[in-house]
Amino acid sequence: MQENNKRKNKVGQGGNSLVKRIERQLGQLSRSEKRVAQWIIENVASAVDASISEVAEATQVSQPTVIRFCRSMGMTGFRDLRTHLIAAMQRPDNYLHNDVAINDDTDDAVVKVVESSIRALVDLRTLLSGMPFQAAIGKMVNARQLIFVGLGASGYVARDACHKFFRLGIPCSTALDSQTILQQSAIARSDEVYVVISHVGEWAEMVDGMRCARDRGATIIALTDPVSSLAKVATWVFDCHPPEDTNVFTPMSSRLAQLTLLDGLQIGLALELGEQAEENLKLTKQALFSKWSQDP
Amino acid sequence: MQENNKRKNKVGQGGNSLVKRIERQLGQLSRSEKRVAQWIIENVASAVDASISEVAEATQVSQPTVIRFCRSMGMTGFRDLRTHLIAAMQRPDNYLHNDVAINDDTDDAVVKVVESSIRALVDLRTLLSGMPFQAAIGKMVNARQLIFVGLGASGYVARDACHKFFRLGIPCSTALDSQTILQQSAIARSDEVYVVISHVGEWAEMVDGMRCARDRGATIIALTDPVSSLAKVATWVFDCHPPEDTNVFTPMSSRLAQLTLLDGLQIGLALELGEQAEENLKLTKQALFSKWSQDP
DNA sequence: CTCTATAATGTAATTAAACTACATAAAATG
DNA sequence: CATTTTATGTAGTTTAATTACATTATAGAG
Repeated sequence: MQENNKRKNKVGQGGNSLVKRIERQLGQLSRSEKRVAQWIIENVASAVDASISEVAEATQVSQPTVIRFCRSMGMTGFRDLRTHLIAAMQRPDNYLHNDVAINDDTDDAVVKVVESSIRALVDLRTLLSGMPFQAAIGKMVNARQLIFVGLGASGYVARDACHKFFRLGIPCSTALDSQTILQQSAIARSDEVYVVISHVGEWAEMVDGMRCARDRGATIIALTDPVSSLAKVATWVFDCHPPEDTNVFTPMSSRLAQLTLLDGLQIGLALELGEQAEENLKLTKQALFSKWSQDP
Repeated sequence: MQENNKRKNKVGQGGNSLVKRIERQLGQLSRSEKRVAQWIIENVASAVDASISEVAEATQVSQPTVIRFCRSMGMTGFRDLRTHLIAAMQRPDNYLHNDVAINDDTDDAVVKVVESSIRALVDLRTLLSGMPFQAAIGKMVNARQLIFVGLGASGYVARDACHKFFRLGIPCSTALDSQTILQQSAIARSDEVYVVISHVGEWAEMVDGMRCARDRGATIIALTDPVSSLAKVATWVFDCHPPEDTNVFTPMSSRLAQLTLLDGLQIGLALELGEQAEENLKLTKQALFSKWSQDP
């Protein structure tokens, strides 16, 4: 007999997540319930959106069995289970990476994309401690100009970064093609900082340009693969190794890591610059905000 | 049952994001809906467990009004609201993100930035189920052209998206300033799809342009605040509400959510298009790859 | 290897929740 | 004051969750 005397367990307690709890109890479950448990663990993401009938369908068991599973897990019913699953999904460590497959349906694919992005950032967080933020920011503080460099898709990251940093009140520019990069670096100065974004770090012109700039005394901050030629030329390297995936359907989550890294650099720089940067940030924010918050 | 021991969270006060969002919207709501909003704000904890009839009873309004309130908040329905309430309740508890403070040291600040980015994507994950991916992709499949629209910082997101989608072999273009947007939409066709990125969704020229395009039969897919003017004009809305924080040091993590969402759309579209898109993706990948993997 | 007891599961009916369509009342507009 | 628009409620429909009960499988005793 289970003593489910209407006890509603509150969300948010119980340090370890529901997913882990299910895993732990797997042994005690009957065959059908185990099927449900397994499916939920492997599809936490879809499970939170599913109705009882969908779960029953997916696991090939009857609806009451799904409810029985909920009760076995100590929940009052399916609704309660869903509540706890949603809560569990708020912990990023419950996400795992799954490749998108050619026969995935749209919703599954989208969930996988989002989850792999989350993974990319969670991975980034663990790498953070080894990254030379202090050093890079130290150079930026005194820079006459920041030049953001990126080719192809990385060019968009460079542009985005340029847009972010200029709001601190620092002169910022971009170099987004080989010609511009070569010309820009040919006149590099020792008080300039280049922020170079490149997954692979092997484009000859870019590496040449950066070597030239480096030789002229400029600081090169590279967001790239640490084993690349670009990394060898750079003053400071932030490890943004390219994903080793072969799946065409994998999105470039690594650019999210780059963007976030650059966010970190920008915020760090803002703090270092102090009041003046804060003021500039405020002003640029207001410039937009006042536009549509004043007149109704 | 101990409500919430140890932690410093005060659920029910403005600790959680959805509550803040409701508060922000209070003005736009009708009298009855406002009653619902008020009650939820004051009883978040009971609200997560409540059924529609209980809410209706407690606030002395009819059940449809409760649903209407959910819709006004940009949710698909009551179930969706509950999902978000549960998720939002988790926010202050675990994975807590403190805003970057003026006296933070660099490393702390960077960690906070990364965590807030993760947070943004986890939030996105929660929102996913209510988003019209199927519908949007359905329109895109048959589109003659995709036009990505964004002003300011959102322009970079639009550019990035354009770069992603064109690799599927679909004609893609961008409209990144008011003039271009107005001109482009003036010649909009019913077989064109506009993908519009805007946090606030209130820039007059953009909204006007999109209304015009809509009137001419084009499909408008908007990544914006669901309560915005832009959302009202759009054919399909993907909820990308702006962050409700006022801290100048907070980076725009929400653009990561937009980028990821667009990744999802692109992958979804690729799957829908099938072999041909897959082939195009492969070819564009190889075009870059062969460059530095052939000659050493 | 049967028979019985018990556990596991499913079927079908029941209840309750969420939502829709339409009607009416209130407010705003000309 | 008529007319349109907006807000709200009533009643019905659909879907989800749950219960009661029937059936099947499994294990142990003879």
